[in-house]
Order: sequence, then structure tokens, then C-alpha cells
Amino acid sequence: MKPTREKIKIRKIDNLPARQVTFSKRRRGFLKKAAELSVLCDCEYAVIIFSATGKLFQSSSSNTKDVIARYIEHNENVEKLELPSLKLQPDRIKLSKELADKSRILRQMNGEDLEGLNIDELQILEKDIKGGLSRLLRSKEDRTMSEILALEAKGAELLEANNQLRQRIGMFSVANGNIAGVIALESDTSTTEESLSSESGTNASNCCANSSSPDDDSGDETLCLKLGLPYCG
Amino acid sequence: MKPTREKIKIRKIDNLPARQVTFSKRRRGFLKKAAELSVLCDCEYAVIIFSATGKLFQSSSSNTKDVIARYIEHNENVEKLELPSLKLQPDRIKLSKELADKSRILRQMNGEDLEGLNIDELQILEKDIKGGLSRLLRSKEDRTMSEILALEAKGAELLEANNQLRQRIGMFSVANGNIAGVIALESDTSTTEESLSSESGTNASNCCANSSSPDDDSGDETLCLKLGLPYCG
DNA sequence: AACTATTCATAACT
DNA sequence: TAGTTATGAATAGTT
Repeated sequence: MKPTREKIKIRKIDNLPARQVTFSKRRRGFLKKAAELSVLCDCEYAVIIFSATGKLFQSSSSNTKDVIARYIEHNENVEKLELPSLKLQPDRIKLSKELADKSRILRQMNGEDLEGLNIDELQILEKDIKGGLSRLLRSKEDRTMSEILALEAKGAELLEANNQLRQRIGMFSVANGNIAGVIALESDTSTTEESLSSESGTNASNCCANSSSPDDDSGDETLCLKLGLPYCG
Repeated sequence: MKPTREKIKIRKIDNLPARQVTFSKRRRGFLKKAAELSVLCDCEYAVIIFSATGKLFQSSSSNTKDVIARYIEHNENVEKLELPSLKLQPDRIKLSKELADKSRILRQMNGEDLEGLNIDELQILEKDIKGGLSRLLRSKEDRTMSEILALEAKGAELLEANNQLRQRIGMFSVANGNIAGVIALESDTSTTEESLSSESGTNASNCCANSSSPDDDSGDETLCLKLGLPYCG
């Protein structure tokens, strides 16, 4: 069989679904390791993970906030002995740097602040933007397609409802004697009834066909399908 | 050779030195896994481990306290009163939020994480990206154009310099009578001058080419055009 | 600390 | 999303 696996490089996985799958698998393995370490070596641990989308995953040997509390307490003790004045300064600097960096990238993606880049870097930036754009367009297309399908389904539903209404109106008409002449021409009332139901059945199946073939451009029914399409402009 | 390893059961290792060794080995592997997960899947993490002897080991993608702060922010159920020692600095939280926001926008501009956007928002995003791209392309073109102009100017300058050199060499040659024999063979002195200046021109351009672009190996005057082009790699 | 046989984790594929 | 499998990685037991 074909080799099923290659050595990978440790850098951000470009492909989003693949990244999500890997995140799920590795997260599981990772948390398992944590639990094993804790049992084998009799230690206490807490693990906090935020996915790129901000979802929280956590695990701990006992209780995450207890471990956090112990960690903070421990840190405080250490800090009291050492440099109490330099407490949180580096954090904020680092955060600020990260923020500034992302802000700059955003500006550059917006076509601003490009003076500092050489032509190669501009080229890379262009490629990145185009990549993002094409992914976005693909997403949008997917989204639009599924909306169209949903609308078609809805159209089909409405057609079905229309048919039923027509049928009921037809029955009312019969009851009111509007097509009494037709009935008079038939020898058997049960046959009449049958032909009526057969007609409604045919309509219903047309309706379903419309729902599954989007490139239908025939008569008046298809008009109904386009009604209420918010983005067809 | 004798089998060197057996499957182990996940329970506390009785033997203390063995436990310490395993703790050290597995801890290392564990933290490595954490870092890999963070890079591969673009997530934020914090790991806190207390050994049985109370020694602290910690690791995180950025800063353990930041991750803890985010965890506590995220988890509304955690009573902040229980952790009075963790001072949540409002400005830092604000910074974190801004950073998360920009990170999200960057992901979205990269065509990821689009589930939360409706079609109108996708449209806006698309327009933004295209706007940025077109500004970038315009910048790139400007840059390229001005480089070409600069090169042309430089080329013209060099040509002019060459001409002056030719003239001077021609004058020297005539004055020293070094090529009197050649001159005697030629019917027209102006032709002689031309062939001489052509030779000296070649020498001059080779010299300049060597000083600024080392990989130059083509003909004579066209070389000048490449001089001083910083990005022609 | 270093070495390997072995177990374990997991990347690519379905 | 879940399952499979061959390869890569971690590591238990030993030197």
C-alpha cells in the first residue's frame, strides 16, 4: 500500500480543516500524556488550551483553579524573594509588540505602510492576500450555493402547497357545480375522482423535479423559485 | 539482544529514582508536544506542573499569566474572589482583546474562520481585501516604475561618463602616438577613434558592473542598465 | 547521559 | 466525523 505518512515540519498547518483535525487528535494525545504523567509520577498539573477560534479546553489532575491558585501563590512567594518591582512589565511589552505587529500586517494587507517592504516582500504579501481572497471567494460560493439549494427546496414546498390548494379549490368547484357539465359527461363518479387525484399527483412530482435540478428555465413555475432570493443581484 | 522494554501500567511508579527519571523524560516530551500543538494548530496554551516535591514547571505559548487571565475571563463561573492575588489589570485585558480581535480579522482575511459571517459581511470583507490588494499592486507598480526611471537615469549618466572617458582616452592615444601604426593603416581617423572608444567603453562598464552586480557576464553597454538595481536577484 | 527495542502517537487516507 | 494503517516519535529498561 502507499506510504500513509510523512514526517511533518512543525509550523502552522495552512489547510484549515487539516489543522482542525490535527488539533483534535493531538489535543487528545496531549491530554492523555498529561494524565499519564500525573499518575506515573505523582504530580499535579493543569493544562489550559485556547483554540485559534477562542474555544477553551482544559484539564487538570484535580481542579484547574486550585492548580492556578497554587501557581499564583508559588509565583508570589518567588517574586517576594526576588524582583517585586519588575512584576508584569515584560508581559505588557510583549503583548504590545504582538498587537503592534498584527496591526502593521493588517495595514499592509490594506495596502498601507508598504514603504518598509522590498519587492520580494511585496510579492509575498500579494500572494498571501490573493490566497486569502480565493479562499474567501470559495467560501462565499459554497454559501451562496447552499442558499440557492435551500431556496429551491422552499420553492418546491410552496409549489406543493399551491397544488394542494388548487386541488382543494377544484373540489370546492365540483361541489358548487361549476363543472357540472364535465361530471355529466362521465359515466362513473369514481373515475372522475380518480382523474382528479391523478392530476394532483402529477403536479406534485413536477414540483419535486424542480427542487433538484437548478438549471431549470422553463415556464412559469420556475419564477416562483426565484422569489425571495436576497442576493441575486 | 534482550528486549529492552515492556508495556507499562499507568500507575504511580514505586521506585523513587525511576519515578524521577520518568518524570524528567516524560515532562520533556510533554512540553515538546505542547509547543508543537501550539505552532501546528495556532492555539494558545499554558501548562502548569507541580512535582511531588512541590517544584514548579510551567510552559505556555506566550505567557502563563496571560493565558490564566484569559481562562478566568472566559470562565464566568470562576469566582474572582477566590483568587484575590491574581490582579486582572483592565488595560491588559483590553490589550488581549484587541489582539484577539486583530488575530481574528487576520484569519478572516486569510479566508479562514468565516462561519460567523453572513453573506453581507463576506461581501464587505471581500471588498476590503480587494481594496487592499489593488492598493498594494499600485504601490508595487509605482515602485517598479520609479526603479526603472532611476535605472534609466543612471544608465544615461554612465553613458555620458563613458563618452567623456572615450574622448579623453582618444586624446591621450593620439597625443602619445601609441597606435600610430594603426592610425597609419586606417584611412579615416574618426573610424579609429570609434574602435578605440568602443574598447575603452567595454572596460569601463565591466569595471562598474563588478562593483555593484557580481553575477554579470553578458555583453557591453546593456550591462549599464543593470547597475544599481537593488532587487534584481 | 546514551542507547535501542518496543510501545505509542499520529499523518495521510477512506 | 470517525476508522485504518504505516510511519514517526516517545520512551522503558538497560548500559
